Amino acid sequence: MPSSKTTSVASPRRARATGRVTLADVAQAAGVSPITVSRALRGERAVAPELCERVQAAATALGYVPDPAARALASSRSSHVAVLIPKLSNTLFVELLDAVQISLVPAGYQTLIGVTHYDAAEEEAVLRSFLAHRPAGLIVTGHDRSPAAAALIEGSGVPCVHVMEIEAEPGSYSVGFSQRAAGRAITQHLLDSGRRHVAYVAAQLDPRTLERGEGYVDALVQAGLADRVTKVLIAEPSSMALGGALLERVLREAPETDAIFFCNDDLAQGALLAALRLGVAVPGRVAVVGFNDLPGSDQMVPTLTTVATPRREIGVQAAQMLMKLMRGQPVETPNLDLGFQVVRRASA
Amino acid sequence: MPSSKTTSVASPRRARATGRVTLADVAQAAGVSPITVSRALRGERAVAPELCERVQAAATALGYVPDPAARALASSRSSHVAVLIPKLSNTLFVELLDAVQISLVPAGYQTLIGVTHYDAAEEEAVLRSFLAHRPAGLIVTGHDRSPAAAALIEGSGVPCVHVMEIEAEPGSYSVGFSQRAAGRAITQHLLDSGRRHVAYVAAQLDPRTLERGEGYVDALVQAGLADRVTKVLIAEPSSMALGGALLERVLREAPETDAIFFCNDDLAQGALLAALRLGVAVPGRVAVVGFNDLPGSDQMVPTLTTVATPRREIGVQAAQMLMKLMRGQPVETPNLDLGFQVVRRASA
DNA sequence: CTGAAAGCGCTTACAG
DNA sequence: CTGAAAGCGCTTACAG
Repeated sequence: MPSSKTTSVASPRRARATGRVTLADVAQAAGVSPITVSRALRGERAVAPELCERVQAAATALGYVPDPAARALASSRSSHVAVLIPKLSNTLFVELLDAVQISLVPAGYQTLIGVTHYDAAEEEAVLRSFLAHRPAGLIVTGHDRSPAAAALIEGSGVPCVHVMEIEAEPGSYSVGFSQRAAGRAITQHLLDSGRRHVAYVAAQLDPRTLERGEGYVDALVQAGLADRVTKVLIAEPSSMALGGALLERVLREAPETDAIFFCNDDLAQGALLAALRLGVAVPGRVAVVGFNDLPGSDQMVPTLTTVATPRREIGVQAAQMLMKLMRGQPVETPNLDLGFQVVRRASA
Repeated sequence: MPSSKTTSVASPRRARATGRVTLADVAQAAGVSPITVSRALRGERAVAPELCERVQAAATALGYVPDPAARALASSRSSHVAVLIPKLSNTLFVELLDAVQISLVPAGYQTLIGVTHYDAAEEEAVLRSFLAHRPAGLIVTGHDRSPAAAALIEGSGVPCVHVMEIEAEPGSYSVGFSQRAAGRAITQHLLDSGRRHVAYVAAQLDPRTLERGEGYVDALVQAGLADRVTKVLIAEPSSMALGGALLERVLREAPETDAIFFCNDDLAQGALLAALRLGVAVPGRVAVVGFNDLPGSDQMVPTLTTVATPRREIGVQAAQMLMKLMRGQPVETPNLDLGFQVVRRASA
C-alpha cells in the first residue's frame, strides 16, 4: 500500500531539472524570498541580521553553491578576471601570474589566462574572445598595443590595470617600475666599477627591452661616453643558447668590450655558461650583468649581477588595485611605482 | 524642428538594456526564428543550407558574439576546461599548460588554471570552486588524490583526463608515460657505463618522484645490487640551491658514491654548478643525471644527461582526448603512453 | 527541416 | 528592510 503522502510532485511544466540546489530552495528553507537570500549571501544592502543568519544556515545545510553563469547573465558581470601576458615560457610572467592568482582566487574571482606571444593580432583575438565573457576585470602587460586592442579595452568599460611598466597616462591604471631607470642603474653600476666599453645586448625586442636600452644610453651619455654606445639587437626570442652565441659574437666583433648588459637573465646565464666553456674570464676579461634576477642567477658560476624586479609584488598590488576598481572604490595611487634593485654579485 | 520619424523607441517593459547584439537581433535580420540561428551557428542538427548562409551573413554583419553565460545557463555546460597542476614554479607544468591551452583555445574552450601546491585540501577546494562553474572538461595531474577529491570528480560527471602518469584504471582516461620505467632506464644507463654506487636523490616527494625511485630500485635489483640502494629523500621543494647542497652532502656522507640520479633537472643543474664551484669533477669523480630535460640542461657545464619527457605532446594529446570525451565521441586509446627518452650528454 | 513555449538560476529596477 | 515581477540571452524538449 503506497503512502498517500506525496513528498515530491513532478510538475508537468518543468521541462528540465538539473538537480541543483538553487536560491529558491534556500529561500524556501529559510522562509524568505529568493531576493533576500541573494542579498544576504552577497552581503549587499542591509538585511536584518536575524534573517541573514537564517539564510546562511539554510544555505550551508543545503550545500548551496551559487551558479556563476546565472549570476553573470543576470548581472552582466562575470567573476572572471582576464590576464594577458606575452609568454608562458618566461618565468617572469609566470611568477606575475601566480601572484595575481593567489590574490584573486580567495576573493572569489577566477583567472583567465591569455597568451599573446608578443603579437598584436593575437592580442586582439584574445581580447575579443575574453571580452565576450564580460570579465569583471582585466590585467594586461605594458602599455604598448595596437590601436584596435586599446579600443577594445577602452570600449568594453571593463576596469583594467597595466603591469610591468609605469606610466602616468591620464585615466589609466598601472603597477610596475621604470624599465628605463633600471637600465640606467645597472649600466651605471658597470661604469662605477671602471668599465668603459659597455655593450647592450638584447633579444625579443619588446617595448620593455627597448626601454632598458634607452636607460643604458642615458647612463653612457651622462658619463660622456655617447660615442661608445654599442647595441646588439636581435629580434628572435631569448634563450640561454642565444646568450652564449651573442657573448661569443660580441667578443669577436668588438674585442674592446669590457662589460655586457644583457637585457634579461636568460641571455646572461647562457653567456656565463658559454664563458666557462670558452675559458673567458668573468668578470676579469668581461663583466656580465642581466635583468630580472630569475631563479638560478644566484647559482651561476660566477653568480650573476642583475636587477631584481618586483614582479610578485606587482602581481599582488595589481590584483588589489583591480579589486578596488571592480568594486567601484577609489584608488589612491593609480600609477604605482614599485621600484627595482641592483643586485651585486660576482659577475660584475 | 525635431524630426517626426522616431528611429528608436524605448520599450517601457524593458527594464535592462545591455546594448548587446543578441540571437534575436540576428534572427530578425535573417528573417528566421532565434532557435534556427542558434542551430545554424552551432552547426547542430540539420539547417537548410540557404538559411544557414543567411544566418551566418547576418551574424557577421551585426558582429554577433554569443554570450557564454547565457549559453552555460541554458545548456548547463560551460566552455571552460579546468586544468589542475601542482605548481606554477615548475617549468614542466607550465609547458604542459601551454600545450593544453594552444590546443583548446582555437576550439572555443577557455582554460581555467588551478594550482594545488601538492596539497590535498587545496586540491579539494580548487575542485569544488571549479566544479561550481560546470566546466565542460577537466585535466588533472596524476592519479593520486584524496578520496574526497576523487569523489568530487567522479560525482560531477565532468569528463576528466589524467596527465603525466599512465595507469590502466578501468573507466579512467590518461595520457603520460611510465615514471617507473623512465627511472629504471636512466639508472640502467648509469650501470651500463660502469657505475656501481648509484644514489637516488629526490625532493618534493610527489607520487611521480617516488615512482621514479621505484624504477631506480628495479634497475639495481636486476643488476644484483640490491644492497647498494641509496635513497636520499627530502620533503622540501626542489631548487637549484638544494641540488647543490645535496650533492655536497652525498659526497660527504657516502663518499663511495660514483653516480647520482637526481629526481629532476632543477636539482641536477644546481648540483652541476656546485660541483664546478667545489672543484668536483663531473663525470670523473661522480656522474650526474637528472629528469625532464628542462631548458638550460643542454647548456650546463658539462651538459646534463637526463630523461626527456614529452609534456608538450602530453598536453596536446590530453586536450584532443578531452575534446572527444566532451563531444561524446569514442576514445580509442583511453590510456595513452607517450614514452620518454634517455638523453645522453656529457655529465654521465 | 523549422518553430512557439518554457525554462536555466540568478539580479535589476521598482515599489512599499 | 523586504518582496513580486520582469528580464538577462541562450537552449531544451516537444510539436509539426
